[in-house]
Amino acid sequence: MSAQMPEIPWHKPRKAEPRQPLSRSLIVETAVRVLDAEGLSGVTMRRVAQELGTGPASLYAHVSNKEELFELVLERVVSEIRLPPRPEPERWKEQITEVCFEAQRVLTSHRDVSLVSLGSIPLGESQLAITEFLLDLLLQVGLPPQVAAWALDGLGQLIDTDAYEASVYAERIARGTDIHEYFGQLRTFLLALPTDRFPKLQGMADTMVTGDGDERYAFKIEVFLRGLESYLPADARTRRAGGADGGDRADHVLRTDRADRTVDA
Amino acid sequence: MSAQMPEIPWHKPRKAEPRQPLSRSLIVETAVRVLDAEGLSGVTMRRVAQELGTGPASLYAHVSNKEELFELVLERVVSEIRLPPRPEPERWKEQITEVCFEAQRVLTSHRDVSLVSLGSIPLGESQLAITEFLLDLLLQVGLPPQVAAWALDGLGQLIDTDAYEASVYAERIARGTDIHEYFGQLRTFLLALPTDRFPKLQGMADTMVTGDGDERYAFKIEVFLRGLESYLPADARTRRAGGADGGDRADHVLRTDRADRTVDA
DNA sequence: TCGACTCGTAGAACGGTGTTCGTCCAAGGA
DNA sequence: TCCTTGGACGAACACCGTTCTACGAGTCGA
Repeated sequence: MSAQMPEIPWHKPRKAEPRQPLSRSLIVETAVRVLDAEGLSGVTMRRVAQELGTGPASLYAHVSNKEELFELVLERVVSEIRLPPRPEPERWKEQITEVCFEAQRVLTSHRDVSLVSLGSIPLGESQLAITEFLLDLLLQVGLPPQVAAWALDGLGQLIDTDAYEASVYAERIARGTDIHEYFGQLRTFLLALPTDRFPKLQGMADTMVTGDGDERYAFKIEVFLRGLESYLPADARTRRAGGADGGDRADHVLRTDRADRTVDA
Repeated sequence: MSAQMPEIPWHKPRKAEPRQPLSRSLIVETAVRVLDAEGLSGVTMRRVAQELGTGPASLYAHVSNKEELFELVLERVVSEIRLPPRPEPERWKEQITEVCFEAQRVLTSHRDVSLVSLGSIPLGESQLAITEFLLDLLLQVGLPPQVAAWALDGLGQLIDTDAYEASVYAERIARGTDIHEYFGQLRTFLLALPTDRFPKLQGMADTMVTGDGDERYAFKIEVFLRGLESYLPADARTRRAGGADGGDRADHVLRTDRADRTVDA
């Protein structure tokens, strides 16, 4: 590539910038930029077109729909998710947890893009790669194929839903709502409930508002994985004693819970 | 109440019908009617107002937002969910499964209303009643309070997400897409994947598309409940042998899976 | 070299959306 | 009786996704 020649001064082009031509990927890239800046609801055909210095009609030559554009944006985002080099069945629960948190990290770093994936079957290349990885791992662990297949459904839902929920909270925080104050209000609300109709909810107000998003996410993953574990054929269940594998983010629950136990008496 | 007097013929009111006055509940009721007829995206302020024979501005005296209207609609819908008369801890898993299916039945009977509940904390009266019931049940079973509290989160997400997913499929069917053909295409797509990059997915195409929404839903619930079960303190674990309790919709998995096992070799 | 023909580019417009403003009017309290 | 108040509502604002249509530049065959 040679150095760029300067423009001949008096030969000014009709349009100020001889913009690079539109293309699917350029449009998607721009849409992601808008997404990051203004959230999913800010990604409109007009807004993206404006960012490209043109009108909304121009986009329709490369993208048939806003829906299709969203799918492309989702796929672009999902492609940022990094998978472990290979499945390690001997620590499958930790590895799945890692993938879930990596997915959430990437998804929530692009505002509420997870809303797109909630209703759609993940058929993009990167999405399939993640599915393939998890499926491979689950099969190597020894889960029955039908269990593994259906488990993917559940894991996908878990990831998407939690990412979306997290993004809703993030949005709230970004709009100025202090998260502590918010949970405080929630706690006050629960405490103010009529005791006769909502005894447990009222009594457990503190327990209900305990734990941030990550803790709750880790807990849900752990519950799901323990449930999956119960589908392992007897000969595939290795004998690592249950609580000894460290690094479990939600394990402290079993240690702290006895303290709260009183509210329930 | 006396009989209605006839209108004086020449004293015709300016407006043809002396409509009953607007009110929050009338607006919500109308919105639900529109929802059932045209789906959530059909519920617009203009459409609801038109149904009431007025303009959109009139609604804002009773409802501050479209968002608030949606919340009210959701609460109205959720109030249709019928709970069992009382928690029965000795069959807690069956009872929770029943509640989940009842919730899904009601939610999906109102199109894609579940989309509303995905991002919002359930603070409506009926929603709280369900939460209270489940919380009570989980505590009676003997789950640690913190586990029970967080489990509610997971169950709520499971219900909402699956209801939304089911409604997306229902919408597709209503728009003419044959569901068998759709799954057939999905299977073909999976079979056409490059073997080197997606060996498991391609090999398990049939297993992946096995099972309708209800089966998969039942499976996910069962997995979650088995996971919860593992948090039971030893003294709360009753000794009913694991597989003997009938009526479990997803149990056949453990019997059929061996057949599909071959694809995985 | 020239003409025809394609195809990406866009301006304008259509029919929608949520929400606000200002006006009007009827019911209720003083 | 007057005055206040609050609901009703037409009009308008600023958007939205999408389509129609004209235009213009590039390419390809003759």
